[in-house]
Amino acid sequence: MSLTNITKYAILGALNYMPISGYDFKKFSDHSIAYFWNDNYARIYPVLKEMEEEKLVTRETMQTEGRPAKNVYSITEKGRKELKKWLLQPVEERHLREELLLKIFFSEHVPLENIKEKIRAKKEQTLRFLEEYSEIERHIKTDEYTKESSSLPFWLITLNFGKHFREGIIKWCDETMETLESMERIRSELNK
Amino acid sequence: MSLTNITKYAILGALNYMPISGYDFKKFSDHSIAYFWNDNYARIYPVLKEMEEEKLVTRETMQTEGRPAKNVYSITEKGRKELKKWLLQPVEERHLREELLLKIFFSEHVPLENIKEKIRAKKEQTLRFLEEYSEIERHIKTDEYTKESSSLPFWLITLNFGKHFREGIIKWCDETMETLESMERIRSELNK
DNA sequence: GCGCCCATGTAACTAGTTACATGATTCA
DNA sequence: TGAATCATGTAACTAGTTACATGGGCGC
Repeated sequence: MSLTNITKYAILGALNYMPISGYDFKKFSDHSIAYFWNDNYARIYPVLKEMEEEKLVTRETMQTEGRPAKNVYSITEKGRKELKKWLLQPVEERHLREELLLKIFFSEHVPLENIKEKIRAKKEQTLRFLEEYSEIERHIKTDEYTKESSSLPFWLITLNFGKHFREGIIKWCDETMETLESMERIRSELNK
Repeated sequence: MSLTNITKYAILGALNYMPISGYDFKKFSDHSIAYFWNDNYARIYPVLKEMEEEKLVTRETMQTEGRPAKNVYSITEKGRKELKKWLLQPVEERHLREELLLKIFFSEHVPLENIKEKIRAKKEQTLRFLEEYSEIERHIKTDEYTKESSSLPFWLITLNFGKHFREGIIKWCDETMETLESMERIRSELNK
């Protein structure tokens, strides 16, 4: 897997709509792409600096009264080209990394109740994600700044990914609970 | 999210069954947990060294004729305790990171055919994963060394995760293709 | 003769997280 | 008075990847 500093492209994608600061990008990110791509300041600020050196963006310092100065970045022609090029390229699949599965794999001698507790927690967490996605969907379909956007169909596609992916996990949680319960019954039979 | 060097626990989990070398762990890993937890030599060897320093494992060098020497590691009592403690602890959820979704999110001006191609690739890749899981399932249910293992139910639970999770993605791919096709029809109507 | 397997490891890098530092304003 | 928000950043770390180095044995 070749590494490609994807944070850079997330920032370029946002700057392609309008000039913003690192702080504003974080806010934008938290409210839009965070559920499949999160970033933090410790990564955003250095990457913006690099991007300025690469001439993908230009920086302008804005003074506002009673507030710290803002470094507002704008995308350059070179930046737009780089973004477009990246958007057209195929995506490389990442490895799945699920700590929960690693634990279950080695759980032969773990009390079944402990595993069941983990599955319950996973299901609750997953249901919270699903609720969050519904809330976002409702919001972007009704908010006057987003409902008419020509990007709306693409945003809904990303939300739908979350929906199906999480629903698959819910099904797994339910089936796994059943499996664990029947294992419990078998174990208690053996102990009689 | 607190970081916990999970590779260490993957190795402890394997060593809990029997003493193995770093090279053997990699082979074990590739044939069992790789589909939800992959590791490579550049991580395994240094982690084994750290674990030896922490007295979680002991090392024994084995000479075999005509083969390079092997460093075979065994788990210690301290290692078993540490593994058990980790197994009982709750799991912290990781952030999803899906480059494909990031691209789609910003794809307003990307030709729909390009996006469709990405979805096709995703679906094919996902189907390959599903086939691989079926193959592993068939294998561990029939192989004489695994079919009677008391860990078998747990291995099947991890495989079932992959199944449901990937099936969710297949559904998303199918729905997304339909969405993109209807967007294409609308666009070609507008161009008439 | 070529490539793969066995076996261990290091070097150099990118990615990502947590904690820390600063200092003003606004709101409860 | 204290917490939250605005705004930028660095330091120190852990996690993870790729490329490189070594060298014998085995099968085609």
